[in-house]
Amino acid sequence: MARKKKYDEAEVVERAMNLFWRNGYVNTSMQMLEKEMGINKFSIYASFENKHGLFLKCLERYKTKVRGILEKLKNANNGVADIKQFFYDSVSSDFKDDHSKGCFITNTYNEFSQIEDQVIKEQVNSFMTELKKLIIEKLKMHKGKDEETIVREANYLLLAKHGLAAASRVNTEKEIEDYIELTFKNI
Amino acid sequence: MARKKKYDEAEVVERAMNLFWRNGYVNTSMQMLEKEMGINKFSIYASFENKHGLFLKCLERYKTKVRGILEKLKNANNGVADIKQFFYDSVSSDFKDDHSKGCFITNTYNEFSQIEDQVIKEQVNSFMTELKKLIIEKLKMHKGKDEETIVREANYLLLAKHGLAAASRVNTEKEIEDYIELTFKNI
DNA sequence: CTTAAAACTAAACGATTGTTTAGAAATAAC
DNA sequence: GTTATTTCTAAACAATCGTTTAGTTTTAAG
Repeated sequence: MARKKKYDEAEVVERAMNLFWRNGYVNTSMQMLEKEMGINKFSIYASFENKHGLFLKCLERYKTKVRGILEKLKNANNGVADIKQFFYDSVSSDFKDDHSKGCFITNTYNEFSQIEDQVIKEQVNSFMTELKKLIIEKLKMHKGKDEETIVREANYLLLAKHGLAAASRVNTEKEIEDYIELTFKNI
Repeated sequence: MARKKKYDEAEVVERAMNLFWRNGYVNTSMQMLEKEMGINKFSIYASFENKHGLFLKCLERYKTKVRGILEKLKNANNGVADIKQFFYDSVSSDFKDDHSKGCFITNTYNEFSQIEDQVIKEQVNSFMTELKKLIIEKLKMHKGKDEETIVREANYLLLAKHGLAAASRVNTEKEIEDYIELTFKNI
């Protein structure tokens, strides 16, 4: 009874994600999105309600993109070594298609840290919480560690991951790897 | 021969700095600045040329604000222990007057990392470079370390400082201190 | 072929951005 | 007190922001 869309939603989300990933939320305008996605403003609003809705779809897309790495960590059984491997996987994933965009989740976390936006914060936090849970789980595989040590080390690793992601926007892959090595020397 | 200003420039810069510090550059509008600084837009433009000029003045103000901590590090003579103390000083400085604003320089560094703005980048980088120089200098006080180790450790500490500053916007002071302790465990 | 629903184009929307201007008020030198 | 110079207030500026709307084109069912 009606016309068909001449664009693929998943495809235009992928393009939008790369733009948001590089520039952040406020520094990406609808005009830029129109151009990059290759569709009209109207179509964007028809498919994603508004800029905010589109951004959420992009965050989700990124999360499924890195889902594999998280699953790998989940299924691993070598404790700290697995966490270290997860750090390496994250870095090489973010360095893959394009340099210096960092981690989309960390970028978003930074940009929205002073802004009231419960929906986006939930999206970001759910990822962080899951990662923290997994890290604690892996740390518990080492029998010698008491509860307090584990919590402190998990906290340390999460902050390290944060610094790592921020740094990957400006530092070289080699520098990042040095950083990971030294980070895990302390664990 | 003319009228006198009824505001003190240093005073209104201080107010503007706190606003930029909390919200970042793009999320601070001239309207907000007018209100917070307590003077008219015209006066802002007369004193600081434009928003960008005002922001630079605020960055400079922050740098003189943390100058003391940096000088303390410069004049110290206990190597790694001094760097650690610098980390503690930075945290307690940023936690002092108001919580969860983080480090203004790091915030700016993050916000402008994908934006072409040579002037601001120079301001930020000059601070980073000086810090790196000092860290290397302190690390060299320990005779056993070869050049390569020193460079890697300095790089590690700078990234750690970065993560630390970002984290101080959301984590508690206690968590931050745990992080510092673990960071320096093996240096 | 007609008709109704959805997707397109393109222009316009009001709000807000940073910046400028016109004119009144204040001040110090003469 | 007059005059020249600067600071103030308040309004307006053009540009851009995210969003909406009017009108046309396409499509598939009746």
